[in-house]
Amino acid sequence: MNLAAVNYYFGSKEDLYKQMLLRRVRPVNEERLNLLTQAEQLAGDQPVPIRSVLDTFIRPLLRRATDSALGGMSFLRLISRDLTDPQPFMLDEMAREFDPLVTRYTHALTQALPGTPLPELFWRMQFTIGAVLFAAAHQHDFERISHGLCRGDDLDGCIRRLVDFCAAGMGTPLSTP
Amino acid sequence: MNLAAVNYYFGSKEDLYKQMLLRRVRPVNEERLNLLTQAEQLAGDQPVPIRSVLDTFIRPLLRRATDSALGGMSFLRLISRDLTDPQPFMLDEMAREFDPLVTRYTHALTQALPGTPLPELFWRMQFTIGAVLFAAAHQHDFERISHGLCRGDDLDGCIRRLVDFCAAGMGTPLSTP
DNA sequence: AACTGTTTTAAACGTTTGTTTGAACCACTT
DNA sequence: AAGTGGTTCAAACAAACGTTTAAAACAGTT
Repeated sequence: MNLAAVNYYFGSKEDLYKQMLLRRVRPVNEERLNLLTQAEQLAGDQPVPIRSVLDTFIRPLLRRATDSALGGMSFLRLISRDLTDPQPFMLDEMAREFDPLVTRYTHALTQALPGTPLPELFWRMQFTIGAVLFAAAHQHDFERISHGLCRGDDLDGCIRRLVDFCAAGMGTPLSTP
Repeated sequence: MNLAAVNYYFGSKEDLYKQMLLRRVRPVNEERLNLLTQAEQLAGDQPVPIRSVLDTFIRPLLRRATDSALGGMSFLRLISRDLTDPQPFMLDEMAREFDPLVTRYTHALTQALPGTPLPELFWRMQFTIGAVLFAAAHQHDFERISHGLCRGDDLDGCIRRLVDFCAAGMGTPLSTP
């Protein structure tokens, strides 16, 4: 295709990249917040179980792996990379985009795991994000990485295992330093 | 500095990159295997506790953050990025470099967590690596990310928390799909 | 001091990359 | 049918990049 059209529409390559990535990320985060809202309604006045909280966070991203209309694996690899090692010009916009998530999930996590200090929840959520992004980026060639031991196309299995793993990590009692 | 010298020494930019990264990574993995060997000797005929296994894996990488002679944060960001979204020409060499780790840690993990199926251990180790790499890449600006809630320079705290988190995740009982 | 092989340097080369330009094109109005 | 605003296209542009070259500088040997 013609590259001049890109500049006509987006002004610059950076802007194209920014808009493309945000267009992909926004629906993920909307879906997350919707699922979280649903889970909260389902739980009534009880806290949402930690596994459910994590599921609302993980599923909307991971399910993109098999949906090429929503970007498929290229999107997962790209967003993983951009959050792991962000391009300077993306920092602000990404922070803005993820800000609502921080608020909502902070609330949900403090409810689900009462007694855990807030900084500890932040640390652990950081680890969760890392595990999720890495799994997302390698969803497809995990079969190769594991020398054929693990199936690379088992999306539901991957999500379930991620939820198990992160829920256990989030909920583990504080260790004495 | 003069760019021609780079080509004189390394032949190409790709080769420079490859050699530079391997030069940094090799000592990390050596250190990991040494620490693992030590831990195994300390444990005698008992399995090495899972927390110790993870510590030998995590510490050698994370401690680079504060050691600029070993690459410091630039190295952590780079290796995180390259393992999250690898450049095609690095795949083979990296696989070769990490192969001994796979063998040794597979053994240590099956000993530490008897009864857990091998594929499950692979999945969980994948999540662990993700959590570690993401934490490594953001070691420094975590203070900003957490809006000042978490200290960004608390290396030992970070390692301890990572070990806690991943040990809990690795050890969690299998859930029924 | 001349000779050897290696390393460094500045300059040049050919690509690639991101962007701009001006003409052609299209859909739509008057 | 001419005119208008917006869109596409090929071509040109400048800057950046990776590499090569040939000459200069250097260290060590004879």
